[in-house]
Amino acid sequence: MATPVRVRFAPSPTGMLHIGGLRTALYNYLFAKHHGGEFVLRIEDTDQNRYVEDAESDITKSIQWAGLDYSEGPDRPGAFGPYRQSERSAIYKQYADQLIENDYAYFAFDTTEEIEEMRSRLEKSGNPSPKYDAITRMSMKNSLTLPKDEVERRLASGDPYVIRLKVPRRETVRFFDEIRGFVSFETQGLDDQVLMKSDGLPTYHLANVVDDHLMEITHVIRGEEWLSSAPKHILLYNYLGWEPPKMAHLPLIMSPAGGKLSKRNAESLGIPVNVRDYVTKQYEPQAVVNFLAFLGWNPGDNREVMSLDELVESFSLDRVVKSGSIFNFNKLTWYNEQYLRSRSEASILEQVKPDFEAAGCSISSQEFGETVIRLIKDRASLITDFVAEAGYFFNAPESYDEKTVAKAWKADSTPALIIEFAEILQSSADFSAEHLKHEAHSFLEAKGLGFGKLGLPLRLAITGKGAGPDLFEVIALIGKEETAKRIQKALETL
RNA sequence: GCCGCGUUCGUCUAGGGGCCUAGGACACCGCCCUUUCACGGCGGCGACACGGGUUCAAAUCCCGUACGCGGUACCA
Repeated sequence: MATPVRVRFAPSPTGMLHIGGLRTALYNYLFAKHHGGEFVLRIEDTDQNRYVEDAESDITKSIQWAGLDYSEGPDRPGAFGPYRQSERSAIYKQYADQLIENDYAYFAFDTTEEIEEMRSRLEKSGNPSPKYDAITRMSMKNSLTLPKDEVERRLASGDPYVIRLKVPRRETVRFFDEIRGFVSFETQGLDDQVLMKSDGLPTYHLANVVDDHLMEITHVIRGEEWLSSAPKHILLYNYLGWEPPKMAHLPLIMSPAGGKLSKRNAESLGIPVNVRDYVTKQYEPQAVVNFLAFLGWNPGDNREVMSLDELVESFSLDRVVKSGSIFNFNKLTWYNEQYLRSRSEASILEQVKPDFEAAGCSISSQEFGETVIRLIKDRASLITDFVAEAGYFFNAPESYDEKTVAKAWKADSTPALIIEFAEILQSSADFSAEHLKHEAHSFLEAKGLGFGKLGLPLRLAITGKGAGPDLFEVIALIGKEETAKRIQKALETL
């Protein structure tokens, strides 16, 4: 039997979850579920300085909002916990020591200033990218250059130190990326990565390798920004005597302005970068998921709208594209409309009720409410559009759209026409939309007038607007009495 | 600078030597439906970055150039 697939989403709690992070989580989830495996959440909080208090709960809430259930995580204990790196410190130390023992890593005592000094010295002498590496390490203060007894003395006296990876001078590191194929790096270009920081915590590089191994992660699916450090991780797996997991580096999501989708780069274009914003704006989670899935992947046929289950069913890494994709906000909107339209009136009504009440639109009956939803549905992009548009179903218009007034309300002819039709409405025993529509047509036919002569000003009187759902549906819904009142009001105002 | 990755309509993408006069979706435009605005239907506009090869044949393979993105921290 093949090894069960285990993947992880390993965000750092340095802020609200980024929309690109959600896509990474999604691809991990889809891959895991497709293979009947486990999706694990691991919090990579090894950087004390960048730690943000509410970030972790935002991350868990956001991925749950999207419907991506993880079976193990900080709030869902499993066999491989703890799932916060800050709670695993002791583990990393052990492996760092093992590396040192085997001469794959060493202690370094250089201060930040000393490293800076080395860099600027080398830069001056013509080295464009000075690194702490196989060459420079020999002129720095570390356990490779200092006498053994001094190293021991410094360690014993509590001198601050870091542990660095001893990257070989010239070696080729080659690995297979599930999305890009073979990728190779020369170790010359790598620096002696810090593995343990002076605060005693590991860096991402050590921690993710140790945890992925210990947590039996089979596939590392992460953003392309990690591709460059992947060779260091491969080296680490080798030095620790472990088999590296399969790797897949996802193309990045970019801003229409170019560059990565950062707050600065995208929000001025109206594209929120935090998942939280989409939650707040009440996007349909499924729409966001569907959109994100298609940003860098497609099923290979012409399907566009797919449920999470369908995505799971169709997902595979070999259909993930290699190039970065620009966030197409219009398409997200379109997806949201698709999902909105597929929802029942009752479910939308339930969600939107509190906002209606808050806006002074009290829903007299379930039927009334659902009809309002039905009439607005095809015109809504976001669920918040319902409240924004529904005012006239509940209250007489406070004002009348000026353009439409200028265009359709002719002082010499309109009022008389409206008054005449209003009488027909009032005497109509059948107040259904269908019947009213019929009445209007025969009324106009008798007069030899086009519908616009009556329809537009009447709409204006009833809704205050120049466009909207079927006028007779609106009139039938608000009722005979209210219709009469609004016509009267319009006649007095306009 | 160096290292790595990438490059098909404005955008998301299909395409893995002949099926491509390059397909779909969003956006845009037009027509139809229609009392308006939408929805929906139909149609249009619109792309293989450039230059060399390889081949009977290249969007598809190879090389180079350009451009874009990422990395180059005691950040992830």
